[in-house]
Amino acid sequence: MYRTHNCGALSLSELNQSVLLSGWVQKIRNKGFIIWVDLRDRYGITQLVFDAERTPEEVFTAAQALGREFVIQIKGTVIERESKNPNRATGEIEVLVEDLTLLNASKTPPFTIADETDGGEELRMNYRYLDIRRDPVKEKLIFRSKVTMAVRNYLSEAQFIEVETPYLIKSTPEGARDFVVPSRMNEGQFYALPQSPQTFKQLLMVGGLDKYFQIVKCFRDEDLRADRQPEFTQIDCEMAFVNQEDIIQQFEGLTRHLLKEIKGIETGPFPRMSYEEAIKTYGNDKPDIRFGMTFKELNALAQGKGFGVFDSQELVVGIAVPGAAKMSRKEIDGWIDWVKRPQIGAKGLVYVKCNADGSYKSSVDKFFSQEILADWARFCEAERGDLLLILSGEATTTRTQLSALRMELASHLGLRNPEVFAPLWITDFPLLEWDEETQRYHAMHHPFTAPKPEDLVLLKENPSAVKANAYDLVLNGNEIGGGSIRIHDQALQAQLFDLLGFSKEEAEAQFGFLMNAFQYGAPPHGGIAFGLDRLVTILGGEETIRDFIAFPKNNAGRDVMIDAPAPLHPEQLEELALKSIAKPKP
RNA sequence: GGUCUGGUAGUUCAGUUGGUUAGAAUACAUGCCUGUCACGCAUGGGGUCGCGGGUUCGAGUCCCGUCCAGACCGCCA
Repeated sequence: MYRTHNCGALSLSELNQSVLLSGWVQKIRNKGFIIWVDLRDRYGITQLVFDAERTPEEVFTAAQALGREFVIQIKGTVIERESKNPNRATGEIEVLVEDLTLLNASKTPPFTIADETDGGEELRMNYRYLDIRRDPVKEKLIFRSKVTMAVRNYLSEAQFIEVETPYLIKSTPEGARDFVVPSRMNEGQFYALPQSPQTFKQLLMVGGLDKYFQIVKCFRDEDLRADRQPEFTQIDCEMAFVNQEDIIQQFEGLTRHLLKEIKGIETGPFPRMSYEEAIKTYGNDKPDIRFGMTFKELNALAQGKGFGVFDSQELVVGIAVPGAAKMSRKEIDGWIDWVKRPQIGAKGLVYVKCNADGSYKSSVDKFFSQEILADWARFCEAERGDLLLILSGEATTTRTQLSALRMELASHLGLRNPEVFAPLWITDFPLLEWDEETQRYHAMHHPFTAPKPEDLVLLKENPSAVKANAYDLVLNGNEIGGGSIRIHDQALQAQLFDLLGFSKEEAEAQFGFLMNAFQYGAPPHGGIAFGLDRLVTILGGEETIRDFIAFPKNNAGRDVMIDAPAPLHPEQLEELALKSIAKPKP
């Protein structure tokens, strides 16, 4: 037996009991006559005492040789402390050690195992197993476990069946780049890892399972971001005999359950907004509605007044930044530079200070009277003390730029409170998107998304105008879930593949199995998938999903700890019929 | 593919206009210390200034290239 208690368990109620404890040496305070050792495990820290007078001599000597992160087991007696530590759960007691077993020594760790560690990101990723010993990291993994458990409980209660779908599947041309796996038994052929279990969950509906979910790894071979990993986890769900409203209700229920269970927050019905409205009022399809600064289109009020920059542009759009009129010229210049950076790419930024005395000071005073500036302010719902910021240009680009500015300003002004949760549904997405580069339509969601029935007539003449039965769940400016009602009719699915530029043969080769299945009584169905890593990160009030992944990849998609990816041995390459790419390693 | 920021002791960082032997804190080692809990005190060891090239009498510092890390744009149905 290694332990009778864990390191967070003991208190005065165990006084004078003989106990066994095991754990890691967190800290040694050696006063010569007495040695204190903080013993740590997952549950807490307990102070051990080695006393020259009360501890057997050989045990005391052994204690002098301990070091940080040694793994030890001790036998001792719970005693009351002479001086107590109110900052620690076990701070009223300590354990007087009678016997010490060294279970494993440790090299001196390269960074301190403490909440506020001295280790940098890179170092901690190299030694992630040590990083996980730190409370903040450990707590985030426990938090994630709580969230997934709450998801399973809720969906299981709602009669969903968890089914595992295969990881070795077939590469498809649509969507993200696939990770591929060579097949040894089928020379020259490759599996692909799923970007999502999309077609399989639809086939489960054809199979009559009715309600399916899976907490499942998905893989996309694209560049990484703070909120994007090449392998990530989805809460993948599908239901049969449902319309869009049924799905929204079901999964709004799940989200409400999570907010209640995890954060103790009660929420009413989630607001809904059309894709078009989101684009026009927030400049993107995942608006953060915890704060205002909504877009106001100023074309009518600002054009034809002799300011050439505005007159020639498709869109003039502004936001009112609360309380920002007090910004100095230097600060405003800073924001102008910010939007002019290549990543944003704006040509300039017009500002109007709404002064406390009711006057206006702008960068375009030469062109616009106080009355016109007042009209703008009124239209933008700017109060005295607010700052109007206005961009102009091609509509889509300008909205994207202003959206980036709005988010950056909000972060800067502290308006993105991580303890406030503002979910909303975005609906009525366009079914298709015209891609200039490839000169063809792309599915905005995916090629299995059902058009709105009333728009079916438009599918031939004006595909861009067709709306989809698709919906996203947005939380605090992040898309945390997205889904759609699927096509369950073989002929309609064939029509969509045709629109997307698949030949009959390609469609058959890629998705013949699905089209076949649809001919055997496919029920109406639809579903949704949540990005679990992102969801957990937002619920946890953090920014980077890496914090909530036990062993994340770095910026370049590498696991720096195990040093993957790595070259294969020539023999392996040969076995996989990949010999031609085998190169000697320098 | 691109933009930006960074790389100096085990670690986190400082290092002025290019100028003597590259510093601090912490960690580590040794010694001291009769109640510590960020223990304290003393002493000590520890550096390919990411790498390569260039400019210069002289480079941690300036220039070019390159590698690594991070954030972002493109990309992510």
